[in-house]
Amino acid sequence: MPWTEAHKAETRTRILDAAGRLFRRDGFKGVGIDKVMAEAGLTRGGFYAHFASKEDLLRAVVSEVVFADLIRMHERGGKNDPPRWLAATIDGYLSEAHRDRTITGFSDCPMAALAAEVSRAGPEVRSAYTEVARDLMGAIAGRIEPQLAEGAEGSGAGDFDAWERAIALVALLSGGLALSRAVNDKALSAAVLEAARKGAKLIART
Amino acid sequence: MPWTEAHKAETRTRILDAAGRLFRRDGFKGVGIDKVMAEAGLTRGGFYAHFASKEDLLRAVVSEVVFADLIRMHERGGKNDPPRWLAATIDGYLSEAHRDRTITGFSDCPMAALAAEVSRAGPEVRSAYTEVARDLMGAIAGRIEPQLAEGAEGSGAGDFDAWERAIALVALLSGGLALSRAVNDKALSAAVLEAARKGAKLIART
DNA sequence: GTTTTTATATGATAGTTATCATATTTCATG
DNA sequence: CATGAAATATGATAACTATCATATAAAAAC
Repeated sequence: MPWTEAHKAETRTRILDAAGRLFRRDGFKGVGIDKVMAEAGLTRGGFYAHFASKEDLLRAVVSEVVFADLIRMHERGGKNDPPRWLAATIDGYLSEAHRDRTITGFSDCPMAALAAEVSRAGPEVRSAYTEVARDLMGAIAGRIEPQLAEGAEGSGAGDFDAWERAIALVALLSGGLALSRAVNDKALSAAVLEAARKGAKLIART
Repeated sequence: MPWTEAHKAETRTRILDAAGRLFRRDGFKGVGIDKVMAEAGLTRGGFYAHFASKEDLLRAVVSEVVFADLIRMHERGGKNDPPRWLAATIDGYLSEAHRDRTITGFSDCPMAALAAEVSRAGPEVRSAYTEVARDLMGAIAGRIEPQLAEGAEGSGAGDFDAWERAIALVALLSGGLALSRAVNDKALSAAVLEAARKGAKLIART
């Protein structure tokens, strides 16, 4: 058993991180394996010792890199103060820093950057994405629940429970971020972020 | 002046339509010019007589195909009954038929399918996208305005005017559609559409 | 019917891609 | 220190890409 197992795992992680960065910035089809490996400080030779194919790499990125981000987000801040956590998450996610990827500690979310490409990928990738999406929705739903119990008025829009609100929030956050990135006008882009924040807070009842 | 000008215009439109279909389904980087021309019933030879480059084709698709869709959507139904129009648009956009692209008369929206790739494109493409997005937002804002004037209560989320609501709606609609397509679980995908519809109606005050 | 203009087709080029075969390096184990 | 298994590097291949040069064909104008 030459090479320590820890070394291989560390290399794998380095490839994964590099791929995560590049896939989000340039798209899955916009980056080649050579570039991913170069970004990881390696050459293409070793790639297939870690992943079965390029698509398998995407699956792993969605599954592991994104999952790690979610954990971080989940643990950051107020388990005891859900409304604060919700507002901070909304404001952080829909911030100009996140849009411009100049953010630290709050890694760029692939929910927005990779959704379209995931929808064209094979079942393994889509299943990985589905699982991550479900976890994210669950984390948010758990913070909305107490919020919802408080103001017990009928909203008029039919019943709209915590889980549904969480799902709508994920859609609005990712859609707002993607839209703010696609638009070419600084003022409109800022308006998109602001409007999405307001909409998100309305849905989250914050 | 050989060949009638109408013929060239008609060919251009055929290429544009083919590209619109393929770009939305397989992504900009997922389709080659040969395939686009074949879909239009031509070969690659004539392409550069119509467009300066592949990216120029994307710009035209965003600008013209999408714009035509918006016009159709704008004209469909109640200028005199905004709430009905809003609800119908939300329900149609976030329907399973639209998600599965089995829809007729309500062409598949590139807002969702191409946002990420547009954000990586050059300024011409992004400007075209920005213009279309602004038109779409304006069309929606115009239908929210009267809706808003009616129920004049303070919402608690600060002022949230018609334009801001329209922007948030576009973000939620496109994000919800993209998310429902990426997810691999039939039940969750349906739940995404349903939750996004509820959220959209909350924002639209319908 | 000839000419001329231009849309389209065919063929070619240079670059890139994912993937694999083979060579080389690394380092735990004996 | 030698060995051997496994991680990484180098080199190659076949397919694909956008783009262009040249050839063909169509059809309007005279």
